[in-house]
Amino acid sequence: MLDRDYDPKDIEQKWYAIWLEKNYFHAQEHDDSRPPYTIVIPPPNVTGVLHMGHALNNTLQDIMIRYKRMDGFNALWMPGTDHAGIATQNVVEKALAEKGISRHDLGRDAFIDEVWKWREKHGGLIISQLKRLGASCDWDRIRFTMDDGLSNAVRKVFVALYQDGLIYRSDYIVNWCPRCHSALSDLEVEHEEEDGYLWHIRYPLADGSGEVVVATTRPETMLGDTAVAVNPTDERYKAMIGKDLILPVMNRRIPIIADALVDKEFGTGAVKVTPAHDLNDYEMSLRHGLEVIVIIDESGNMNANAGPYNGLDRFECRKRLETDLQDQGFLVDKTHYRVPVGKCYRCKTTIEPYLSKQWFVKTRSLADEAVKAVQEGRTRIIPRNWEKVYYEWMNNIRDWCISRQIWWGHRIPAWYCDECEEVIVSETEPAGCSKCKSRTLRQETDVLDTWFSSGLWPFSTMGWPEHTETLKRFYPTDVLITGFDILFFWVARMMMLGLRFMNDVPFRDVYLHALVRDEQGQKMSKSKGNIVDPIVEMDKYGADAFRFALTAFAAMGRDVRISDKRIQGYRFFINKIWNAGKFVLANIQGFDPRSMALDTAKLGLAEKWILFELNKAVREARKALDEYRYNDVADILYQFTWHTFCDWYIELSKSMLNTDGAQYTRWVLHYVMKSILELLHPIIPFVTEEVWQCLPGRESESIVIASYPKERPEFVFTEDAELMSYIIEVISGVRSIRGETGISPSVMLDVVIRVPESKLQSLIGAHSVHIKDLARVAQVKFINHDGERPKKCALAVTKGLEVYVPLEGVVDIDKETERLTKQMGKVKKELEEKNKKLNNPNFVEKAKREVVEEQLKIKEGLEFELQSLQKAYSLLLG
RNA sequence: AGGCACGUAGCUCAGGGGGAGAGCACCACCUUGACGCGGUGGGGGUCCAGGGUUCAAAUCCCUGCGUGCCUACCA
Repeated sequence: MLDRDYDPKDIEQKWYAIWLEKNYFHAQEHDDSRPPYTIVIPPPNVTGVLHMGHALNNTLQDIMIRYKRMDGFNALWMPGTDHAGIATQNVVEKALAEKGISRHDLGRDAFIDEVWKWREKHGGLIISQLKRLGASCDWDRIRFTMDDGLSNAVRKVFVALYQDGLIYRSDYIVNWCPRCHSALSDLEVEHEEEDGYLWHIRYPLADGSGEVVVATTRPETMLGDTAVAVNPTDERYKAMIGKDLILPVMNRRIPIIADALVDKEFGTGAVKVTPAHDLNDYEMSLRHGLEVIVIIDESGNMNANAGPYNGLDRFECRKRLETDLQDQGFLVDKTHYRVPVGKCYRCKTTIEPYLSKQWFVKTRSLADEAVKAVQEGRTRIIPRNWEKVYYEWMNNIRDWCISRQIWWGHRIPAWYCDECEEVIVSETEPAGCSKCKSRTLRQETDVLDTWFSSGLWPFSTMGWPEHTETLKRFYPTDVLITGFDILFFWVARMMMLGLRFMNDVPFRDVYLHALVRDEQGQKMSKSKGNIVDPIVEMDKYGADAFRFALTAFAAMGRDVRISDKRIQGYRFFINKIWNAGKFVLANIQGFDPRSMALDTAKLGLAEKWILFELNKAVREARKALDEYRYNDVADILYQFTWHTFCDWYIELSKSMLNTDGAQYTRWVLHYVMKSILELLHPIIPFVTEEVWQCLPGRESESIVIASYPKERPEFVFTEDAELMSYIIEVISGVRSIRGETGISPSVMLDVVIRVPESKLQSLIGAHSVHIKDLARVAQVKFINHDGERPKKCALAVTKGLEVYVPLEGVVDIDKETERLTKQMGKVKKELEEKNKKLNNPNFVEKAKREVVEEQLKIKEGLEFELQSLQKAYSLLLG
């Protein structure tokens, strides 16, 4: 029996433990009887703490997995975590720093040991939080990107790409974080605009014949200038091309070169060229054979090449240099300017473009395949508008810098020979140099970008490169559900690597959901202090209410604004389900649905109607689920459960339970309640299980493995549903009169219904018990079309019926006159609009016939309503 | 600089070429035996502005304003 109130906490814990114990989430490799359905989790960082984004993402995945599991699929949800190179290293470094230890004190191996220890202790947090949410992952298969198996896959892929010539090592200007001491990929740089300056600096010609003024936002880089570039067509500078300038302060001779990249319109039209610290300049230096002078070191300090500024921080150097330039008369101007600045996505330090040797993946050919796969529809991106974004990025893709100068991660499987400088790339440590046989080899110290290993996730987690049963059965996955913010980071890379190594797309569908923001639509961040903590919400309202809220918010392609108030609103919904369950259970005591053969002919009208409505809800909910319209699923089921089942059917059933047909009412109460629980289970797994377990006639031991409701052709009671809608309208009409004229609910009323045809009259008459019951009516009388309308009555008009409520002795008739006047005004206005439309020959001629007919019908309805209201009005006064 | 969304009831948002919707909030009434975390009834909107297409536009197109996000090597 169910308790008085629903208390989520214990029930959630209880059921999750049972589900695990019963192994319901486990997918079978060796099951040919059911089709597979696969999702791989976007692996959260091991350092992660569950945030709203995770909560949304995993709720949506859990909905799909639970739905498909119930619907007869061999459902696999592959879980795991990501080692998250820089993020994790930062966290562990910070923890060590509190003890006054730096990673350099420990050395590489000891530090990595520390990270593993950290993971051992704290890495399980996010997993336990996912369990709290109710995630039905196959936990036996949990993977970590640094596991032996996955690390092996990483090395295999690296070597294969290297042998294909798709991985190369090269000098390049990379995004360098002077704080993390590592290169970053283009995607790991966040671009912001800051208030800065544009400096104009005078560079005199070496022959004393004049000068060139250059404009720059980073004056300190001039110390490494090796040229000044102008546009070849620029008349102002044409004569100077090829001449030398004297670089101020450094007193070095640098040439004036011509390059089409220079924009004549910007600044002075002359650009200083610093090949070691700017990507464009570096590329220019390659075109023109310029010298490359590095002046900033990897910590962001000036080095010996910066002459007098050696050892200064880059920003300090800027200040000193400005003073010096001014003193020496080289500074022409300094104006305010909005400067685009790149920041490290982890620590927000300003990025330094930095010349260094890095490893790259040649992406062009891989990207082409990834584009083709989507164009051919082998993978669908949902919502569709992201396809364009995907193509755009893939078509403009640049090579992917995959080396990181940190310690935590997959160490690049390359060795350098000290003797002959040969580079050996191999899955296992080579015994000696393949060229000179030397034994003195040094392994590359760099590790791989985290996304390199997560790019393999859909197949590495299934045991690749082994040809496992899991891979055979579950790859490619059915859908990837993830936030659009990692479309490039992750989805794009999985596409490229999946196609290259599995010869097939990694997923059939990619569903990209929006970001979760706060109530004002702001991105949540610690600094803003607007973080909403999922755990706190679940403590307050329970996991189910929280999940339902997220689902209801997840409209396709729109940001999710979380609101505590609405989570609370759905908490009330959970309670409503609980109470509906209580009602049903109390009224079907001792009833066993299996002991009764259902004869649909014997069902009552209300029973047929609710089964008809249930069919509709099932159909619509399934369709919405199949199309990833989560908010629609939530809405459809909310509406059906609360406003159709609870508000109407349960109320209707109350009187039926005392009649001869009570067995049928019990059967229907049980059946619909059970269906509702099953329909809702993917969204709100806990309450639904708790209530479901109390119902008799379960055909499985848990709702987790019960079958998802299907539409039933024998429940298509179209005519009965139509008749029921008349009755519902009558009840609503009477209630409305009551409410608006202020008739107390305790006063029993009589009603007179004027019906256009006698057949309908007898049909409604046969079920007038519902009207009596729900509208609190003592007597229902009928009059036909010719009959005289009763006097001094309130009137409700609906669906061609006139519902009269005699008012004499019940209420002041002024209120009803007022109400009728208002109602007539409304109807008149609508009718005018309808007439205008229907009197327009263009409309009648050009609009579709169904539309015209429909409009005509509405018009007739309105006319009827108006007439009835007018008559009632006069009868009221007379 | 380009691109993509979005501007609908007080709030949060659905909808999307033919009678303006939901939840919350608001007002009135209700100790009806599942539920006051409830029930019934009700008020409330030039669907951002302007133009165009159409018989018909909140919905499609263009322009503007506003907001948010993404991408980018303009020093």
